[in-house]
Amino acid sequence: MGKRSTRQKRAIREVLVNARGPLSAQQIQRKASQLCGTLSLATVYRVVGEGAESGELATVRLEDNITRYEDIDRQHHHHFLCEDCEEVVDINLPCDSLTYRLPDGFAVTRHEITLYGRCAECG
Amino acid sequence: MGKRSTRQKRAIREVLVNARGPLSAQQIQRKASQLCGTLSLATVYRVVGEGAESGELATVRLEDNITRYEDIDRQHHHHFLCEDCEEVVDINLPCDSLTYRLPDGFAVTRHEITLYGRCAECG
DNA sequence: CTAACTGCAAAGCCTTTGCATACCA
DNA sequence: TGGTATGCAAAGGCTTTGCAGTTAG
Repeated sequence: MGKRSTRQKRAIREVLVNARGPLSAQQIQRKASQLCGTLSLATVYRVVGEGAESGELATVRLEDNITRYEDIDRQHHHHFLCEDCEEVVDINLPCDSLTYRLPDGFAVTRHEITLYGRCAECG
Repeated sequence: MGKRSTRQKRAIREVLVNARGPLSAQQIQRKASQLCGTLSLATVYRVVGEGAESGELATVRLEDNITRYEDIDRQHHHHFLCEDCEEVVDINLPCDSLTYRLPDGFAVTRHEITLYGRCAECG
């Protein structure tokens, strides 16, 4: 995530490592600025952009058109989006049973499974 | 999809009914304007917006941050996004075997499965 | 010291909206 | 004719970028 270690980068990393699911740039800014003082949205975007390019972070885009970012260093998992509070949490589900029939010539490199519903807090 | 039948609406509907997968507003504009002459992007957004609200159309958002729209009148299916040409096609795959373990209190209303890879044309 | 990093503000996409005009019924 | 629909252009929200000042090493 860049060459130098700064307050801002350390805070962003800290927030992402401890998240229970992928976070939006705004969420990252709010949480990380509590740890490091000033932190602009532009910096958040630059840092997560680098992280995504270098493969340290994954970008997650669900149906609400907000880009979220998460630490790549966790096992394969999927996402649950609460349609009430818009929080996303990681879900472990077995997907090896996921069989599909594709048109000829189609090759799959990866997949995403997303569940939509209501989380515990929103009842 | 609104109260009056117009050239533009008929063209948009025609394009969506014949699509092999969800289409972006720009794709809809390009294809539909070949059928009906002038057609502004604003009109496309308004028409598909109404269609989505009334339940005639579904909106699909995958990882490339482009909103796509498709006719709701087809059986439950999933999507394949070609990472080369960015086309999306519908895929039928059995998802009844999709079992998951959620945290307590979480309720799922629907799910999305998206496959990423390369389509036949892009090899 | 100096290259990398940050914040601010401006600019870029996609999408939405206000308003005057066009057009279906 | 009257209200709906359209096109244009401006505005909005998220994201990116240029630039000048700041800072890690």
